[in-house]
Amino acid sequence: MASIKDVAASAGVSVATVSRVLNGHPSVSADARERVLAAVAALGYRPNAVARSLRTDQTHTLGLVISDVLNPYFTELARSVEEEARALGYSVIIGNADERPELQDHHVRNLLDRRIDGLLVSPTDGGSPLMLDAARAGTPMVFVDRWIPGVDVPVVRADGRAAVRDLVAHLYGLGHRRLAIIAGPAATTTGSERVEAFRAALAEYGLPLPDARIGQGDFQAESGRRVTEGFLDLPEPPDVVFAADNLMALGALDAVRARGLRVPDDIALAAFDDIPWFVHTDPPVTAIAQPTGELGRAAVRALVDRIEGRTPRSVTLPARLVVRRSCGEPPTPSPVQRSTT
Amino acid sequence: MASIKDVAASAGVSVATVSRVLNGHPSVSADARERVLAAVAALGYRPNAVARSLRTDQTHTLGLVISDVLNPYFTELARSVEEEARALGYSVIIGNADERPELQDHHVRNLLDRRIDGLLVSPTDGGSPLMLDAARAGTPMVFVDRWIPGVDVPVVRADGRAAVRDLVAHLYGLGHRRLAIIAGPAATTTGSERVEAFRAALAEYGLPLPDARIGQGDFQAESGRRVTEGFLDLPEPPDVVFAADNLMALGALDAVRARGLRVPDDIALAAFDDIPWFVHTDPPVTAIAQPTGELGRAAVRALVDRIEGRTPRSVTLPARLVVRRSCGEPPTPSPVQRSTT
DNA sequence: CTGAAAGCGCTTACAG
DNA sequence: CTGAAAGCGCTTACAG
Repeated sequence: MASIKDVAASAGVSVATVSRVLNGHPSVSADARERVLAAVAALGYRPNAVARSLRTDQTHTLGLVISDVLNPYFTELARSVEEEARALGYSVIIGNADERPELQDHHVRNLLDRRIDGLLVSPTDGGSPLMLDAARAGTPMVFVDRWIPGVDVPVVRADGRAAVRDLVAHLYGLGHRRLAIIAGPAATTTGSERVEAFRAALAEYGLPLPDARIGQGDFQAESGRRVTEGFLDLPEPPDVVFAADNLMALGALDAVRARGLRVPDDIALAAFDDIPWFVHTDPPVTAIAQPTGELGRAAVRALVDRIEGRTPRSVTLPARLVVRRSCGEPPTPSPVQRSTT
Repeated sequence: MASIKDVAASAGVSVATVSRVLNGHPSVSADARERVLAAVAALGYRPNAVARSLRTDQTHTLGLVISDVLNPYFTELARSVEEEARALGYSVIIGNADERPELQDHHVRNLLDRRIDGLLVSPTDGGSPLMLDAARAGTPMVFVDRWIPGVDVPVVRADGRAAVRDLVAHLYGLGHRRLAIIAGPAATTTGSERVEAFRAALAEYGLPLPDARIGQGDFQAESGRRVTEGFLDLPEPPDVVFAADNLMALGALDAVRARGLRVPDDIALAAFDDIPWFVHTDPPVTAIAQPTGELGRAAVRALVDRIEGRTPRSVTLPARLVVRRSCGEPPTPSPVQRSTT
């Protein structure tokens, strides 16, 4: 592969001049510029980004560590992150932690070794020493979706409390009284916050949330299935299961179906995170929708602000309830927002 | 961030010695090794992968250019690619082309500039000059899923012909005679091959495939919706719509639902590519399943073979029909494979 | 076993 | 406007 030396030789100038025309530096004669450009074209020369990065100490690359690429929510987040990053002149390298802390650490280490300019992370756990050290050491970092309390890093996330309250109001209105939740790992903020929001909303209606109706999941489908089976085995099974993410809702659907039961007739279902497929499931699933694309873009902007020396801001955006048929009677026009998809 | 010089100074040895212990070179005294390791730990030193790459001319990185990350098929492919690559000591950088040739070129160029060791691509089109040049120039490359005829690059893909034949047999057995297909872009192999396989299978049953029943889609949901609306407007609408990928099937489902029609009673539906959600749609969708994980792993192995000087092999794996309820009466035990999910 | 030195491909003060 | 030179952080023959 041709190097800058080859271009310089072919154009009859020094490598410094080649570098200058490539970087749009003003002080180059029109003549030199022309010869360099001709040589570049003739040789099909492309600058070596590795060498450039070593020299400039910038990679123009962002690392994104997410908990699970197979989760459509994170896939969409990753896509919006890449789009915004590209618009701002950055590439992104995605690390998929698969909800496994050690894999998360693997990716963080790999990304750091590659000297990415900044790190976007949706932590799978409470934060490994590696990640905390990186944050302390001043690696530009932004948390997105999930975050780690007590770490001085901007957070871009959705606040689902109002939407959870709307959901509980909807469920209560439908006559449901025994509500259950499939929670995510307590070590994640989204794992604990959603349970707390649910508990607080139930309290407003004087409804209990006994431990037996809090199932411990791990944000993966299989755990949704397992927890739902447990609920179904209860002497008094719940009227409704609220899954803290879309994959656990999928698992819950599997479990209900495996028993030959029907949603919502035998048991109602709602999910945190809305995805296109929820419109087409049997029945369509009532869900809490996050402004996913906006979160991804805001997170990139915050990170790039930090990288380029501006002051990054934390951002919290509201989630909203999308009523479909999985909790009972078809939605009727009401203050509660309906699906338009 | 500490560099190798800092470690050398702190350990009282030369940078050469530090480099040797870091790379497991045998000729280092136990004493030196110990002092270096201690210094590394004390300083929290991590080798700069950028510098190492520049020097060794290897990045231990694979590029993966896929057509659409939001498509669960490609998401799963990307995941298996990353897993196998990691097992073999490589990282992967994903470029999402979004079915747009110019975006595909952007990513190929970016990846090449970063001097990735090899490129895995599922081309969105017939191949831009950039990609063809890279292949000709000897960039280690492997096509996965889709490929470009006439280019000397190994191909790892699924052969869906037998499964399409099984599908048509299934449809014919159910009494369907007017079959239609939503095709992908003719510029992609999967776009044209699936139509050809469908046409050939219909021919075996003496069924026609008039142009009016070949809708031109682009593998995205919106095109599936549009094409299906066209089919529904036909004087004689088809009995069955076969979508050449899962997203267009989603669009078709939308279109059918928007008309107040029902699947399979009013019109049957089948899709190429099986995804977990198809078990839960209303009705569950009959689909052709590719061995996605195996394809991703085989593609990585072929590419790494090529990179490391071994001879890569093309691989073709069979796809299989998974019968569900979207084409009519529930499946009964038969030679045709049933879903076990 | 160990170190001095060259060199990977760039960029950028510095001098002219 | 231009070039020679230093240097980014490594690795690796080469010599000892």
